[in-house]
Amino acid sequence: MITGTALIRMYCNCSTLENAHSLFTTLSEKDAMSWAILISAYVQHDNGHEAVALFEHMQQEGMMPNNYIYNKLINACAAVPNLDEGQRAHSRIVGTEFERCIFVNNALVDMYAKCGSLDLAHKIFMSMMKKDLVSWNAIITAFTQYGLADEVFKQYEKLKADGFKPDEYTFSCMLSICTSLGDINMGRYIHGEVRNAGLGCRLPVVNALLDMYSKCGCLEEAHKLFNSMGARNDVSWTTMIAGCVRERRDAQVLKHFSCIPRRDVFSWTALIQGYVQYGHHDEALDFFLKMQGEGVRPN
RNA sequence: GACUUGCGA
Repeated sequence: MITGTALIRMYCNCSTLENAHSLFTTLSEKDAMSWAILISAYVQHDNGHEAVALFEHMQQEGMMPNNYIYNKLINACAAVPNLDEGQRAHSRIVGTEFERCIFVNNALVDMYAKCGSLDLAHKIFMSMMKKDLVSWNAIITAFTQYGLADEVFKQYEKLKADGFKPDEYTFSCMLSICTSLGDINMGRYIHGEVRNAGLGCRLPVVNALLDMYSKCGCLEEAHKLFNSMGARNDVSWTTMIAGCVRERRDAQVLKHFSCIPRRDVFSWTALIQGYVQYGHHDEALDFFLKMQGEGVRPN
C-alpha cells in the first residue's frame, strides 16, 4: 500500500515542490508526518517563508504540532532568518510538553544565533538541564558565527570536561574559528585532536582543514592534504581553487578547475572571482556566460 | 517511518 506520506516524500525527492504541494492538498488524511515532510522540503529549498506559512495553515486545519514539526518551524525561522517569527515559534512551545525537549532546545539555540540574538541563544543553552553533544556544537557554532574565539575555546574545554567527545561537527567549527583568527598554531593543534579522534577522513573536517591551511598561509600543506584525500566533493575543489586564486597561482587555478567532476555555482564563482581580481573582466564575463551555458544558474 | 549542530565563492 502506498501511503500519503510516502507519496509526498517521493514527490519532494523526485519532482517539484509545487507538484508535491498540490498532491498534498488532495490527500484526504494529512498526518503529522506528511506536514513535517512538506515543511521540511520548503526549508531545504530555502523557502523559509512558505514553510512558516504552511505551519500556520496546518494549525488552521486543527492539526496539533509535535516536536518534529516544531523543530521544522524553528528551522524555517533560522533559515529565513526572522527573529520575530522565531520568537513567535518559541512562545508557541512554551507551556507545552515540548518545552523541555532537548531537540527543540537545540534547534532554538541555533535559530536565535542565526537570527542575530546570541544573547537569547546563550540563555536557552544555559537554561537546558540536560545537554547533548548537539547542544554543545550548537553553542560553539553560535560563538563561531559571532567570531568570539575565547568563548569557542572555553566551550570546547567545557564540552570535554562534561565527558563528551568532540565529533566532526565540533571540529569543523573549531577549525573555522582558527581560520578566521588566522591562527595556524591553534589550527595545527586542532588537527592533532582530529587525528586522535580518528576523524581525519571525514570530508567536512578535511575540507575545513584545507580551508584553514590555505587561508593561514600554508597552501602547500593544503595541497598535500588535498592530494592525499581518498574522496573529494565540490567543497574540497572550490576550497583549493579559492586558495590558489588568493595566492595568484593561475596555472593551478585552471588545472583544478578543469579537474572538477561536477561544477557548481560556487566553483564557477571562485574561478570568475580570480579573473575579476586580476582585472581580466572580459574573461570573467566569458566564464560567466559559459557557466550558464552549462546550466548553472547564477545566484 | 519524519525533527536539532559543522566545511567552499
